[in-house]
Amino acid sequence: MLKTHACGELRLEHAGQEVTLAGWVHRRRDHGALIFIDLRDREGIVQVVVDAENAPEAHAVADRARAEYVLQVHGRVRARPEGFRNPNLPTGDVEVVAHKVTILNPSKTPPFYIYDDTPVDESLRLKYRYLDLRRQRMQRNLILRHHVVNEIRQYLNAHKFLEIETPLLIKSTPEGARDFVVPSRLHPGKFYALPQSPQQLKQLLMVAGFERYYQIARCLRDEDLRADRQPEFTQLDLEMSFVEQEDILNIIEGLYIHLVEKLLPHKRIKFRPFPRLTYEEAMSRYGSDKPDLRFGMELVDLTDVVAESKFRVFAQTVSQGGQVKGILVPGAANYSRKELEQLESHVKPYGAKGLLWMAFREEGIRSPAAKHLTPGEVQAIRERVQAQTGDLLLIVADQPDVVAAALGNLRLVMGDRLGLRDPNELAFAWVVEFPLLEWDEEEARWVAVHHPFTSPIPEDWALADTDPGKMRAQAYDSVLNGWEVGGGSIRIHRSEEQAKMFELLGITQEQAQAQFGHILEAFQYGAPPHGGIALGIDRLVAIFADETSIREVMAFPKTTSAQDLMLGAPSPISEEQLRELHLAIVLDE
RNA sequence: GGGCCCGUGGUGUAGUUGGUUAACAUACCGGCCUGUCAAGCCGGAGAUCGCGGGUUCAAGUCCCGUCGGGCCCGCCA
Repeated sequence: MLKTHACGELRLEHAGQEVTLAGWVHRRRDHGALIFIDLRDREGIVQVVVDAENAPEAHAVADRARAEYVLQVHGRVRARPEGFRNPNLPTGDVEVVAHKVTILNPSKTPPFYIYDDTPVDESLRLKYRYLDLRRQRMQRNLILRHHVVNEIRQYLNAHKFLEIETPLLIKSTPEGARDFVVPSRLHPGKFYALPQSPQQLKQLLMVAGFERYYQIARCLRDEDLRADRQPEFTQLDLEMSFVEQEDILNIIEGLYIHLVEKLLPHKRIKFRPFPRLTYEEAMSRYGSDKPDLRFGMELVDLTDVVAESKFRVFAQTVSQGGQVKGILVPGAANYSRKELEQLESHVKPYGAKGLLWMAFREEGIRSPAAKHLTPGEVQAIRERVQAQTGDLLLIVADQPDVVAAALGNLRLVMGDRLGLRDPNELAFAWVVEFPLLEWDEEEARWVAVHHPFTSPIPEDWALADTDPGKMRAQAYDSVLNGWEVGGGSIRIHRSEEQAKMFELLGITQEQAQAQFGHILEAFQYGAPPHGGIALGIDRLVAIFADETSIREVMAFPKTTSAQDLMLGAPSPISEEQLRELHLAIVLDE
């Protein structure tokens, strides 16, 4: 080894020891005959002192060193004199007096600062990702990620799970996200698909009798990107046999608690046990199937209160089967007209035609709707939302899905604005009883809300022929601070039920055979009852690391246009490669 | 497919209603300096304002297009 100690590990107890260090020049302070170098490695930073009088050769080398040079330093650890200690540095009680300094490798001046985390244009960070990763923020995040994955393995191994790998080159299926596809050289005109998740394979592992499986699995989906969505991402994928929904939720709840207790002592779990909301409840109370439960400000239904109102906005909405709902923002009654108008921009993208407000001020109630409402209606609204003087009511009147999306989003914006979303609070929750199916207007057929292997709640099979939209799934989402961090279900394990499901989805027997024949057949050989879940590791770690984008917890993420700015991917391939793969490029006009 | 925001020395920013040599901090280079830890002091070099076109006597500033980055809608079983 080129080093005997890590820079960051040196403490008073090492005083007097001869050490060899190796690392990067973090900062350098040149006093002429005396040079201080903050030497950095993975474990941290320690101050190296090079003195021209006692170590002239070392001093000459240190004089040439610049930021990010790679140095090896031989020296003696010394307790810093009283008054020269640095309380801001874990190693600040000591320093290393160098007697020999070697430049292992020089460095060009980096394109941005390594030594602090001040913001830098993200495209530049991504182009020089290997330098960005040297910075404290990314080091901290990727180290945390390692520990999270490690603790997941520890926990699941202790609970008798087996880690089993599944292939990346699999078969394209029509349901779900757009597949990434890999051309086959040996089979002209045929393609593999990269997995959107190992869903079918893990179910087949259950048929195979492994009973408890997990995998830290890479998943790939060719869809547009977001702060919380990358074309490739990592899931903790897990499946269990002979279980019911309750068993899965309990295992995962235990896993989350394990992770937080082991790794996040500064964070608090808000609710234990985790609350469970039905999908319907989540949508009506929070306008979201992934509610942030760190704060209240719930949606309040005013539809019945204003049903008889002469106010056109309300009357029209109600007569068209719409809803009138609001959120009460405490202490916001003094918002200016301009501020209130700006809030509209948070509901418009979701299709809301406008945002009504009602401010309960000292001097009375202010609202653009006031002159259209009777005093009795205003009073009834006030009572329904239990407004105090100083509160602001924000109202959306529209179709239920628009009201939910608009107010659900506005609630988060107001929660942020009032500082109600404490990053040190973890509000884990379960959302259960998702609908099984949802009507797709474009395709004019029912599609699976979760996926086509999800089992309905048994008694809801009765609705299959009469009202499939009402069927509830044995599906559950894991929700944390307003993010969906996981989802799973109890699966169908009987081939006749699976066939029935395909029928509901408008998939013919021939199609089902062609696309899912392997799983239908497998289910005829004693498939055990089973179910599972997948957790988004990137999202989970992002929340744990107080980041708002999963790019900050991935080593080499892609831009929102799905490019890798460091590698320059995607890129063209050679004529030769195309020929081998039997491919021809046809560009759009 | 659509909406919004951003692009000025290496980096981060400023740049009024369009008006002379584009400012500041930091980094970089040189000099001085033995106790700094955001070291300090002195000096220097460095941007034609993402790119293209247009309006104008005059464009970093206004308009159109385009490229790149970000946020969102659609999409994401």
